[in-house]
Amino acid sequence: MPELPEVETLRSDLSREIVGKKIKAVTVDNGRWVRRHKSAKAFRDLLEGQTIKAVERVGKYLLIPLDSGNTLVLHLGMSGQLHRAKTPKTPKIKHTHIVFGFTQGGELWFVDPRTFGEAFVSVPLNEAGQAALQLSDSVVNAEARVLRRRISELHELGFDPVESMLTWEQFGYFLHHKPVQLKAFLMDQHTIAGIGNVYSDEILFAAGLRYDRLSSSLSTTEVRRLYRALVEILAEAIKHRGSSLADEQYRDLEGRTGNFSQFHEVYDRAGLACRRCRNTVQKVKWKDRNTYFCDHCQI
DNA sequence: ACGCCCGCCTGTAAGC
DNA sequence: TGCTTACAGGCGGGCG
Repeated sequence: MPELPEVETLRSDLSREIVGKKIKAVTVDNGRWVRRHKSAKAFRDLLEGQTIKAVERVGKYLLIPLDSGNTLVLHLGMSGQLHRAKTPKTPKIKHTHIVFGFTQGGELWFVDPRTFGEAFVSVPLNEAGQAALQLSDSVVNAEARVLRRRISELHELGFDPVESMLTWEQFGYFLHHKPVQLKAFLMDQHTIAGIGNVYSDEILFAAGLRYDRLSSSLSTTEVRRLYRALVEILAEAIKHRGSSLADEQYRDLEGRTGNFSQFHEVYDRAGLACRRCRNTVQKVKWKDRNTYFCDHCQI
């Protein structure tokens, strides 16, 4: 559920909070959260004593570069949360799986009830390893390529639409080179990284396009409208600190909810009047996923 | 080789 | 009222 805007909100808050801090101790309650490592100890050993240099983001992933040249990577899955605790005495909330303690004081908790989140430390590949990675897509911009090299585990991730600027011609190329339904196009992390079920519906409403329109069928005007809607919706959502849905799973570092849900035009508004045309907002199952749209405004 | 869909999980809420 | 069942979601991997 945390999609790009929610992860970006966490990134900017975290950046203020932990850059320059040194990791003193890490506790992991269960190997599941660090499943890419041989053991929880292997994960801990790569972190303890390290100083945090920055907090970055690509798509729904948080990247935390360390002194060692390695990068701590966090993914929140669908119910993952990060919490800031002032002292180790703060009572742990349920489903706290990883605790990062800092030399300067304070803790960062990784909390995740539905367990789809994970953490791992990425170690840069040597020359041979990089050569073995196939970085064939010539259209992918320079920034995306640098990331793919630095975090080899994420080499299949597409470009980040907030961090990277794309011309609408490049965007049009992605849309046209393979015909897929627009919602699948937006949610496919291999092309554009960071958009999930909520924002794909909101972007498509803003663009006036149906979820099942084929990407290859878009006119030049529609390509521009979709790209513009994508950039604008994500920017608006970041401005309002993301969306917390009905279950309020998404919380920021201090436990506060996001404010963007009140601006949703279609997501979770089935049966209500479209704010633009007053027709009823529809809800359908699409590839086992809830999809909301306005039959009248989206073509 | 590629695309679709299941399974991983738990909290919440609808339904009998 | 209380128990059961369905559902929400991202993503990796398995199957067709």
